[in-house]
Amino acid sequence: MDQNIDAAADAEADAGTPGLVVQPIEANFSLKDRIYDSLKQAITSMNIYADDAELRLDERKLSEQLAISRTPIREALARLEQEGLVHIQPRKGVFIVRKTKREVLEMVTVWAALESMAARLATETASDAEIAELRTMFVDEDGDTAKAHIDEYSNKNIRFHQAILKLGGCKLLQDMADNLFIHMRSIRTRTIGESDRAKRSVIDHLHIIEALEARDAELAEKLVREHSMNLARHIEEHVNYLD
Amino acid sequence: MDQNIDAAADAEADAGTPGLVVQPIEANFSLKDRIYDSLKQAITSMNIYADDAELRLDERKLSEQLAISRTPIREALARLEQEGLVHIQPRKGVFIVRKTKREVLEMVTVWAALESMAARLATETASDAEIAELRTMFVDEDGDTAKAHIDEYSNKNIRFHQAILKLGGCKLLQDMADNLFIHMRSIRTRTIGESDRAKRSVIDHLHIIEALEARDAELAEKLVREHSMNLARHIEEHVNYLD
DNA sequence: TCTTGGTGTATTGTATACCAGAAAGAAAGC
DNA sequence: GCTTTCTTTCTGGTATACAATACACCAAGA
Repeated sequence: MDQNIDAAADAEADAGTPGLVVQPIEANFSLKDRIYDSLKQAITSMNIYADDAELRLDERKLSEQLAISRTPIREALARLEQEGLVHIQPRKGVFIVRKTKREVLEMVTVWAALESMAARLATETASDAEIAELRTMFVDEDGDTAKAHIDEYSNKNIRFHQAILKLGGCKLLQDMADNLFIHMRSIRTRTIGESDRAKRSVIDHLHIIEALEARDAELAEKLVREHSMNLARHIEEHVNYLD
Repeated sequence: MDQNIDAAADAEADAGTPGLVVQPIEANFSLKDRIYDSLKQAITSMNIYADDAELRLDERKLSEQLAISRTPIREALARLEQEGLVHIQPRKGVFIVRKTKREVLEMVTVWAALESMAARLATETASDAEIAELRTMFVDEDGDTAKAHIDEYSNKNIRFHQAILKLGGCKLLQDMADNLFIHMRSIRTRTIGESDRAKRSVIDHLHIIEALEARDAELAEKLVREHSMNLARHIEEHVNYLD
C-alpha cells in the first residue's frame, strides 16, 4: 500500500518516470463503514423469521472472522441499533430484531404515506419520458406469467415502487422509503406469492401509470396509497408468522 | 435482586405477608446511551445556523469534560452520524451538519406526507373526545394575540402537530415525524414569526380540526398536507440563511 | 431429591495506548 | 518576498487490556 502512494507521488512529481500508477485510488476505506455495510447486507439477506434463525451476534466471533478488533465492530453495531436492525442488551448481547406484526403494519402505512406523496410530486415534476419508462417494466409481463416467475416478478415489483419514489424527485422520501424497505423485504417477497396478489399487483401498477400519465395528482396519490394499504390488509389477515 | 422477585411473588401469593418490596429498580445506565442523549440534546438546542456557531466536536475534549474515555463517546457519535445530526470526516473531525435549503424543503415534504397520513388515519381511529381536545389548544388564542407571544405560540403550534400525529395511532409515523422535527425545530421557530404566518396558521389549524370532526379523511389529509407545503413554499421564498 | 450458595466462564462495557493521515506552521531555498 | 518543503501537532482509527456483569454449572446441606 505504501508503495502505491509513493509511486503515485513520484509519478506526480516527475511525469517522465514510468511509476506504476495504481489508479482510481479506491474509496476511503473505513473498517467501521465496511463492517456496517457487511453486517447490514448479511442481516437483510437472511430470513430472520425462520424458527432456527440465529439472531445473536457475537462481537468476539465477528472480530475473529473478520480478523479485526472489536472496536470498529461495536461502532458498526451502534449504527445498526440506531437504525433498528439490531438491539443491544447491556451485558447480554446483540440481537437481530424481529419485527412484530404491528410494527410491520406500521411500516407499510408509513411506506404508503411516502410513496403516495412521491406519486403526487411525480405528476408535477416527472417528464413524460420518465413516466413512459415505467411501462417498459411490464412489457413482457402479465398476471399469469408473473405467477410463474414469482421471484423475478418480486424484483420487478420492487423496482417499480422504487422508480415511483425516484420520480417524485425528493431524495429524502426515497431514502426513508428505502430504509423501511430493508425491514420489509422478506415480508414482501413472501406475500407476493400468496393468493392472486401478483396479478392484482400488475393491474394496480398499470392504473397508477395511467394516473401519472394523466398528471392526475389526486388519483395517483390515492391509487398508490390504496395499493400499499391493500398490502397492509393482506398482511393483517394472512400473515401469521409474526409476533 | 432475587429477593425483590421473591418478595413480589410472595406479596402476590399472600397479600397478608409484608414482604419488602424494594421498588421499581431504577434504569440501566449506560455511558454510551447517556452521552448520546446528552449530545443530541445539546446539538438540537443550539442554533447551528448562527455565524459564530461552533460546529466542531472534539472527541478528546468531550472525553475530558465528561471525564470518561473516548470509546463510549465514539459509539454515541456513530449513532448521531447514522441519524444525520453529525458528519464524521475521517482524519479530519466530527462536525455538526448544517442542512441545506433543499434538504430542509425535503424534510418538510416528508413531514407533510407523514402528518397528512396521520390525519387521514385520525378520522377513522380517533375518538370524538380526542379530537375535541385539539380545540382546547386554541381556547385563549387568536391570530393577533399569537403574534404577541411568538415563542409561546411556537410551542403550541408544535404540540398541535404532534397531537395530530398521535391521533393517527401509528407509533412509527409519530416517531419518524419527531425525528424530522429535531432537524426542523430551529427553522420552524424562526419562520413562525415572519409575515402573518402565525395568524394564517391558526386559521389552518381550525379548518383541520373541523375536517377531523367531520370525519372527512380526504379533506383532513388535504388540509394538513397543504398546511405543511405552505411552510415549504414560505421557506423557499423567504429563508436565506441556509446554504 | 431439591434447594441454595458459590464459583468459573463467557461476553459486553470501558479505558488506554498507539498508529496514520491531515493541517498548520516554521524554515530554507529560489 | 514568495514559494516550497519539512516538521510538528492535532485528530480520528484501531488494537488491546482491564473491569463488570450475566449465566451456567457444581457442590453441599437440608
